[in-house]
Amino acid sequence: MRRARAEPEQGATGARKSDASRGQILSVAARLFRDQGYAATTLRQIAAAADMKAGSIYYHFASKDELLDDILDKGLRRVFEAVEAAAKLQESDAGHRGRIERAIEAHLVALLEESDYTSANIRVYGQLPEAIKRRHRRLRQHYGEFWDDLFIVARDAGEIRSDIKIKPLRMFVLGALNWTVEWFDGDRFPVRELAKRTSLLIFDGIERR
Amino acid sequence: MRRARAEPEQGATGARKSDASRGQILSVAARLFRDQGYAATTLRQIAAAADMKAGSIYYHFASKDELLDDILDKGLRRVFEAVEAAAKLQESDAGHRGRIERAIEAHLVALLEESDYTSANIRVYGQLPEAIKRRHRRLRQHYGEFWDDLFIVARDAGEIRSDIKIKPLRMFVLGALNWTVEWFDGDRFPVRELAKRTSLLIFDGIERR
Amino acid sequence: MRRARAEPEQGATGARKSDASRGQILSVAARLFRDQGYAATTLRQIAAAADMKAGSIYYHFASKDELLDDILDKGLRRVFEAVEAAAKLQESDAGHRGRIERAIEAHLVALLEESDYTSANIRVYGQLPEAIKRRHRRLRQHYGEFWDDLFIVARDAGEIRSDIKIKPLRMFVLGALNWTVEWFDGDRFPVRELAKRTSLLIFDGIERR
Amino acid sequence: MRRARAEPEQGATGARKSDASRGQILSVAARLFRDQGYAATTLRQIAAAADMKAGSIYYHFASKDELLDDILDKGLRRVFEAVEAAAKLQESDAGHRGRIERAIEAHLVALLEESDYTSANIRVYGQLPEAIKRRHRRLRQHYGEFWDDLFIVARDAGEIRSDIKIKPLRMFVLGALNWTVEWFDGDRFPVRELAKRTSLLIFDGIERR
DNA sequence: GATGAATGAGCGTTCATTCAT
DNA sequence: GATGAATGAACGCTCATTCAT
Repeated sequence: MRRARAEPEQGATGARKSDASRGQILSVAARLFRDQGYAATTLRQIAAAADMKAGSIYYHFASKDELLDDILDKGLRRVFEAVEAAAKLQESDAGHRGRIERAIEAHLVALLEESDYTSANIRVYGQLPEAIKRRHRRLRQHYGEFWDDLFIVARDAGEIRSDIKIKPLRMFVLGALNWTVEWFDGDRFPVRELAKRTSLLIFDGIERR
Repeated sequence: MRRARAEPEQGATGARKSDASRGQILSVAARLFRDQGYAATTLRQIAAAADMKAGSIYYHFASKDELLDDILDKGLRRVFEAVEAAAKLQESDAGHRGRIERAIEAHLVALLEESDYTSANIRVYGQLPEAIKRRHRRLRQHYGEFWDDLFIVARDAGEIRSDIKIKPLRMFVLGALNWTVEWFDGDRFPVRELAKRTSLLIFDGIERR
Repeated sequence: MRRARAEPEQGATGARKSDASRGQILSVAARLFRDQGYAATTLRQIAAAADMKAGSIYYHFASKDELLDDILDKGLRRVFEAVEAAAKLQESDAGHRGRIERAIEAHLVALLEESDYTSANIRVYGQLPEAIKRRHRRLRQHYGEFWDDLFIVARDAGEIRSDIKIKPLRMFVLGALNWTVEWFDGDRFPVRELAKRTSLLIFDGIERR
Repeated sequence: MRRARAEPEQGATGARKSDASRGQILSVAARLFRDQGYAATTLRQIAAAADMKAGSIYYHFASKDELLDDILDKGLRRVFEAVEAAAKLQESDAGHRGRIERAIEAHLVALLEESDYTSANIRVYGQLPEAIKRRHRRLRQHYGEFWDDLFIVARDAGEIRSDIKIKPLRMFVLGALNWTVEWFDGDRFPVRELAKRTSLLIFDGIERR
């Protein structure tokens, strides 16, 4: 049931004609899945948004499921890479709090600004049938563990509180971040602004001090 | 994956026969909507879970939409009432932080323990078609404003930070709470425990102090 | 499949309680069948019009089919009896034309004024499934033959033209009469007036003389 | 019970592939609507008769209603055009009676021989829900007025009787014609034969002279 | 006599998918 | 690469019918 699309031999340039269409389909599908959910989105809607007919999608993807798989995968990989990169940069400066703040910003930027795949993933994953979820569980787990490491290291360095277990801590932080996708409107103020404020709340709490 | 609590509420007074079926349907439908989403849940699934046939649902509800409407409404009303009640109790003691902590606990208890309607509402609302959302927008807004008031009063009393705007603040808090529905497993530790920890993080932040 | 309703023993008065309901149902059903057709009319519509619930109809009739059968039967019997009676009266006076004119009037009065059963029959019969039609074919044939006799006698007496075959002649006349049910509005002018005019056209034709 | 003529019309010019299917569907649907009525005819019956599956109909028509609309429209347009053409031909010769006789023949030929759409229209229209009827009322009215004009001109020329109002006159004539669809069997004798006899009865009446 | 509640079959319709062109 | 046309399965929903009360 998993795809084994035979990637046709391709020239040295790496640019096949179909790549454009394929990307186009993925892109509009991600947006539609995110906005309406997977089940509520029809291939005809996707095709229309990609300016083609439903049947044509099957030249690029074996099934609606495969489309979803690609989107989920792309979506998670993108935040993951962005967050990893952000956490790697100048590890020293500003200490662990700075590192986590950069990770928070990277996560939010990917989620709210850069990648419809990421927002589709975050919004859609929870209600998917078990069979589909299973295929993406490992990668999700890795991503979670990456954050866990961020927190563990920071806790071991004494920068964040040690009286709460790591997993709930990560869930709390990622939850606060992920929920923004439900309401944040980029037209009102910039994502980086939101990131700064959110970091502040996460680290310092809402209580006046 | 979730508890299957039998609907308790129903006064001893005028209990008609069909009310049981109606309640059954609402109850299993809420669970299914929450777990799979609205579009992915079929009336045949609902009927099967309620131990009847699909057509029978129409004796109690005019359409799938009406079922959803009832569930969304019930779900929001229940948290709302619970949170309102919690915030009203002993307004004085423990100050505004205590009041908000009780509200947080009430919200989490409703969401994760007491009402499948509430969790269905929270999880399903975002991806619903505009036409349906519109019908529930006002009540949602009221609920949001209730939380806003909680924060405004606390801020005016100097108990919570004043350097962040109220709406994003509320979004942050409710986001952190609502996201728990995506992962919290009541079998592992009690909701009230989670509530305490979450309150701690929200008020004091994750930073060691 | 044909009904064998066990008529319960009844008192000497002949008025059972159920007769009222039964009549009520038949009456509103006839009207609905006529206006919307048999297939398009639901038992719930009939029940509502008779001020009861759908299930109650089954106390009086074994099925929707039986209801229809009763209506079709009643409808044809009523015109038949009316036309027979009209043709019998003062056979002598006014000759055969007068006799046929009285039959025409009787047919139209039954169809347009007196019997919803008759109009239901006329309007609905043609599109019924063969199985139902079969059950009423004999009576219809008798009615047709009665008219045939009217024409034969008149033709033999030299009062109507002999250069056209009897069956098409009857079809022409009954067709002209029956079609009135598609448009005649009793509020505009009286049925007897229509009958007179129609007789005139049928006998004398539309050509000026 | 009826001929199953294959739709002939389609210019040699731009014949697309799907037009055949579309025509097939329309054609068999018209026949079924006419024979069983609109409500009693299922899309599965239509599909089976058109040698396809029910869902396929939706590639060509948006709904059962749209199918019906097309058929009603086509049906009336065809008689209308045929009758108009017939009445136009050699206006002079044979006077107004001849003109009307040609119109009668054209109406009967369309109804009984040429167009299943026309017979479907005539037979089905009366019991349709108001909402559907409304959409076709104007065209029907035009057709009625066309006949009215035929009669008015003939009456003004002194060829038909002036002692009856035009609308009832038209109703009488069209009624006599339309009812033939309920019984006429083309296998027994030709439509043109029927047309001649019917014209005779309409103009001269049944009375011997 | 009548009804509340349910059912089974089937309806109009949608949709992912297929495939010849 | 893409599409027109079709299909099979399933969906939301309706309806004649049943039956305990």
